[in-house]
Amino acid sequence: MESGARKTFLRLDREKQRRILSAAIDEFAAWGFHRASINRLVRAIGIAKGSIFQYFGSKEGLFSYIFDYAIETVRFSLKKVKRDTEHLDFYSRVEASLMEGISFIENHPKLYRIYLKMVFQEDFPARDRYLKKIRLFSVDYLKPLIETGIHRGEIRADLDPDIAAFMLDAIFDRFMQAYAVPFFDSEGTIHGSGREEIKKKIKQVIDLVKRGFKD
Amino acid sequence: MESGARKTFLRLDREKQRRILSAAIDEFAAWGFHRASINRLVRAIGIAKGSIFQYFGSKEGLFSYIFDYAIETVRFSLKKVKRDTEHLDFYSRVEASLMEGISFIENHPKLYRIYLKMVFQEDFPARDRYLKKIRLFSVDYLKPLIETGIHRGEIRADLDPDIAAFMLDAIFDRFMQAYAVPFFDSEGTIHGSGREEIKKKIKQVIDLVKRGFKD
Amino acid sequence: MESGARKTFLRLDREKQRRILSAAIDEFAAWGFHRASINRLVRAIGIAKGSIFQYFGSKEGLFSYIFDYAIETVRFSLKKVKRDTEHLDFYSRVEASLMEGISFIENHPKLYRIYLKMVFQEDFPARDRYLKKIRLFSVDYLKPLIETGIHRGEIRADLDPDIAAFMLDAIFDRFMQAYAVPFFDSEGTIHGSGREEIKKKIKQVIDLVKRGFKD
Amino acid sequence: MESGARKTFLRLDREKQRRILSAAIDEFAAWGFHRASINRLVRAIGIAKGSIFQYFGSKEGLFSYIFDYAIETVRFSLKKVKRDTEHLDFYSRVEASLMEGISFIENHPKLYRIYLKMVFQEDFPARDRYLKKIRLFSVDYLKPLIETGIHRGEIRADLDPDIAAFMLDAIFDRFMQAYAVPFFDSEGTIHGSGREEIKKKIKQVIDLVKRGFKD
DNA sequence: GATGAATGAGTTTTCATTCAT
DNA sequence: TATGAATGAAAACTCATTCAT
Repeated sequence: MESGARKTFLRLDREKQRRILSAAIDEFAAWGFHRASINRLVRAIGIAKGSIFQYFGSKEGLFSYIFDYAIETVRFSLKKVKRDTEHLDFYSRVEASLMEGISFIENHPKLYRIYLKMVFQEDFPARDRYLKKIRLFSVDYLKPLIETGIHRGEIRADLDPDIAAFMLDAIFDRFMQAYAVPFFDSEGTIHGSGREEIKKKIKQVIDLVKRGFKD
Repeated sequence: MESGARKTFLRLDREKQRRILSAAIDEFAAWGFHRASINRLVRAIGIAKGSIFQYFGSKEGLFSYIFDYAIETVRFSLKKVKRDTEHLDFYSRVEASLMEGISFIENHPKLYRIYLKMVFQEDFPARDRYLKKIRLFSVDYLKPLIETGIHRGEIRADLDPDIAAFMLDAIFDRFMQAYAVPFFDSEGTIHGSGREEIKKKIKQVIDLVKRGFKD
Repeated sequence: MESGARKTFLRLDREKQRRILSAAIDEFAAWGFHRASINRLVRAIGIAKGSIFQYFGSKEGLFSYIFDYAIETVRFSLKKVKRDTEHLDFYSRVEASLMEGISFIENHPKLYRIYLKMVFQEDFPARDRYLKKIRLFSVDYLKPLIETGIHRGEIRADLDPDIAAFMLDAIFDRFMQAYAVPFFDSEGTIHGSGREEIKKKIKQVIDLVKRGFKD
Repeated sequence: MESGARKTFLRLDREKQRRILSAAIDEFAAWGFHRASINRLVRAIGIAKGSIFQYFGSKEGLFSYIFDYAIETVRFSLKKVKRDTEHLDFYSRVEASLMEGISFIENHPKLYRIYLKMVFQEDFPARDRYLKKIRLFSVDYLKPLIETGIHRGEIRADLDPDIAAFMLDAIFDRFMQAYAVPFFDSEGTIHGSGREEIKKKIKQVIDLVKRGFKD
């Protein structure tokens, strides 16, 4: 009862659903969970306060719905990269994944903000449940990539896949944070240090990684 | 006066100052800035609510004072490591610095929590000012370390010190987060995955770094 | 139309009517009038919220219907006792009536709860109207009983029937309350102090009454 | 923390305390616990909403304070009657106690209303705790009275004191309810059937009791 | 005849800050 | 210098009723 959307919401016409979700994402991205205000939200959408509670049961129900939506979006875009780069070598695939991560932040800066706040606000309701949904990344995504690389002879065979995954995960995370965090302005939009610049930096770091990973 | 402590606070006897700071650190670490409650704080300390405002001017003034104190504590412990390891080679110094970072989290988990929340809660008052105080790390600390390494011939001369610093910074940050974040329990204490384990992981990652950095 | 059921309700098939009434009794018994929730009620029944308003016009209309039903049920069971005990002496008839009251609480605990809440919540809508329906008890039921008793010589002729009725009414009411009130648990069911015990007590009290009433 | 008054309230000047209590009694008497509104209350008193919570912690804390005050008032006035009537015979003492009960309702109609609502609203928070405070009546008050009566030879020795207490308690309660309940008008004041009338009725009923209790 | 989405005033409680004592 | 009473806007959530479909 507490999380996810109810039939009442799903029965609304597409456009209204979109308006509500968009405004809710804005609100959570701007304020985090606790300081987000349902009052402000419904004022922005132009509906009655009671409606939100009819749609989602509670503030947390609304958040939960948004969060699941964000996870699904990430998962989907990464799956696509994996599929589309199957013919490339390991290091190119890592580079492409990193670029996709950057693109995701550019296309969905607010969703990424919501994610970051979630990770670092430990008093979040049901935070553990949400975190578990995310932790699949290095396990489900990176490790298979690395193992394929070893199998193809692109990575030296004596490298521990777990350590490799840890290091790549660290670099991934940091690149995304470095790209996103210091550049949020008060409006929440990103005005980063430029796509070209970050691309160059990624190439250089991957080159370092290559030296470490190869025979 | 919005930030820092006033004379009225500095004139208190040491013990009372310490009690106030300790309770404030607890409160901010547990709740973050916005959800921290002055009511709860003064109840815990056992002083009048008005006193806090006389000592620090505002909630933000109190936070500012705490934060400066945290920065100073980090800076101090890292300076010590730098000094104590001057005779070692670059890779050992990096390893020692990483271990020192881990130790800091163990000794001051609440300060690290405050730092993390600060970094990822963008609606923080005067957040930019605080962030600038922190970004000195890779510049002031890591770059000189790397340049000395190059100069001593422990790092290949053609490696861009900025890229090297970025990568090390990423690994530093991630190690600390990996050590701290998933292990905060509801009480805010850390029960990490064991010092020995993390030490082994650090060694393995530094080995990877070495391969990338050396000739 | 503020009270009573509309044709739309009476046209429903018996089983559906029964399901609605039963759920409504549960709701009012558990929460009283004001705190009873139509939302909760329709969820429990599994019909649309609008239907209740089509059937009964308003929350009060529904309550009114339930209350009339309760009164009718009591009246019916007491009439039966009166008829069935016509051949017994006055004191046995009083005892039988008391036992019937106890039985009523056992068989219809929720209706009795609704009655009690009604009597002691003065801000009830149309409360006066409902109370008048109830006050008939001592007048319509007890007084004829007493007068028959006097006429048959079972009660001394100089006893004022009104005073006698008042006292019996007090004892009736108190027995029922004593039986019901302290034993409502949080689920609303009754787990009284045992039928045998109460029966013994009734006999003893009637014995006291007899001493007062007889020559 | 949840119940009773805090220092902040007790430190207020007598007149303000009195104004607040009086308004709160009005509110609870008129609406019962759940429907009583803190909004309405503070508007009536003319203080800020926050103040009530500073004084009593919560709505229940306020109620609890009022309720304890009511109990204390009853206990005090009954103790006085017991003391003042020590030289009279049992039946006169019962009569005096009854009259005192009636007087209490006349002097504190709102407190009696609060009591009645409390008894018959089972979903009350901490209701059991409150009820226990009250149940002392027949045990602590009536039984000693009866035992003294037996000892003095005013009551036949073979009468079970518990049954006698039960019956008297029933009559007490009913007299008070009969006096109070049907005569609450919408303003909550009592316009009963007249002191003289009730006095006469009391005498008549006590006469009946006497016949039952004496040898 | 039945439905259930929309409403918005209502609820209790928390909070940082002010300021008279 | 220290106190702590007063404030009132803000929070999340509930509810009976209406009415277009």
